[in-house]
Amino acid sequence: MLEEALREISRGSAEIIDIERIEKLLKAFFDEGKNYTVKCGFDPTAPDLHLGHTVLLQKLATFQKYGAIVQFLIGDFTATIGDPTGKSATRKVLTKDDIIKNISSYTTQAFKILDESKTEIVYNNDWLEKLGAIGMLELSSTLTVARMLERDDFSKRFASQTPIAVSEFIYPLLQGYDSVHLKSDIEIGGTDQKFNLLMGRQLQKVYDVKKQQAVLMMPILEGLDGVQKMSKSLNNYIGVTDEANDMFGKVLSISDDLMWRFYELLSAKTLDEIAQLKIGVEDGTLHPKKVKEELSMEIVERFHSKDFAISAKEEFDKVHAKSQIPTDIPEFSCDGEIWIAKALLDCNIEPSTSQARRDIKQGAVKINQEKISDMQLQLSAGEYILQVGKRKFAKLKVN
RNA sequence: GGUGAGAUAGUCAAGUGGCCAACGACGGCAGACUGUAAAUCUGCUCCCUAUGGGUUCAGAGGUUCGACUCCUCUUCUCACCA
Repeated sequence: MLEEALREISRGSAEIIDIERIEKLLKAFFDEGKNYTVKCGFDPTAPDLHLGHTVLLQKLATFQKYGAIVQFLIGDFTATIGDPTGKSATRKVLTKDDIIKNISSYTTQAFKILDESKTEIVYNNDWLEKLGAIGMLELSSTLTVARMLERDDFSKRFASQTPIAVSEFIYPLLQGYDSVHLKSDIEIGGTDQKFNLLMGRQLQKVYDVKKQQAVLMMPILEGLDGVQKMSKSLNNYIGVTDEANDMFGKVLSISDDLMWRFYELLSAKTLDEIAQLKIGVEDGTLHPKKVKEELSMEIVERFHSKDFAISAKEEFDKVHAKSQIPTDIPEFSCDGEIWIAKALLDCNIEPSTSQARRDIKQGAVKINQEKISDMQLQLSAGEYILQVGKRKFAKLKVN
């Protein structure tokens, strides 16, 4: 039992520091039903979570299954400084209203995965604001510049003479101080957070918390392209609020290799079950597409519902496998005869008439499933299903 | 504060007076192929009812028959020095 718990907890992790501590905590839970705390910080800058963020949530949920109380830390104070991680530019400052709005959308999304009864939401502004200038000085005296420069990110930037703001030095300290205040037993985060996570250990020692948090780091999830990390700005993400059909299609579009990564980091299936699937695919008894469909269904079901998952799958088969027309397509109408290129533009499936002409020339445009090639085509009264490529559809009623 | 370099399409990045709607790369879109929206190959990638017209190369002026290219000012970025 303990062994299985440890296996599930370390599943997919990039690095664990002080696993002995985790083992002890688990043992205490299994033997005496003792709880412990797992801290995880979230930055309330963007309102929407994507699957990349849920890797951590998933891990927290696993911990909850084995007795953890999650400290869901909202970094409302630290958000105003900006974490230096991987960024050279200073980030824009958020207003209180923005933050409040972001947080509420955050937590509703997070509780689709986390057990609310085992989660404490805490805001670091509550204690960091009270720290004051003296407390801040005290805090910053615990660390030397040399030590700070050990951080990979800083040393690289220092060596290449990229500017480092002094406030950026403060960020890891504050994050570490959060762990002091919360007396966390374990903290989890992405691999890019290593330095900050270790700072928690260090400060807990300095401030005499009597225990040092164990640290578990999760790798950064790749985006749809399978190469770069999933992020909104790269537009390779699957948002947890994406529509069921979209979400299903996006998951299905990842490569077969990436699929296993998603299974490891996102699926609720056990490692044994996943190993079974892998064997099935390797010896040819299981079609990789089937396996991927299963993953897609699981993910859609988690963020929407089982019914949505089933209908998303049916819809996908209908449109892509049998190349039929989707059920829900936007409808438009217009008065009088209309030129085809203009019609495509009005129905929002082409950005300009120039683009529409190019696509007609290429044979990408279909009306009622029939390919057209006449650039000058006028649509007279009637109903038409317009289609560009495989994915863009519109229904147009010409009066 | 001083000095120097730079700002070109979604991004990176060529172009140093007409050959420029602007090389190339990435991204994006489409076609073929496929279990898939993956991989691969091919085409397209400012706008406009188009063998033509219009508006673009940080912004504002100027020189010129003609400017992304030269000059002046402005804004912003970056580097070096203090």
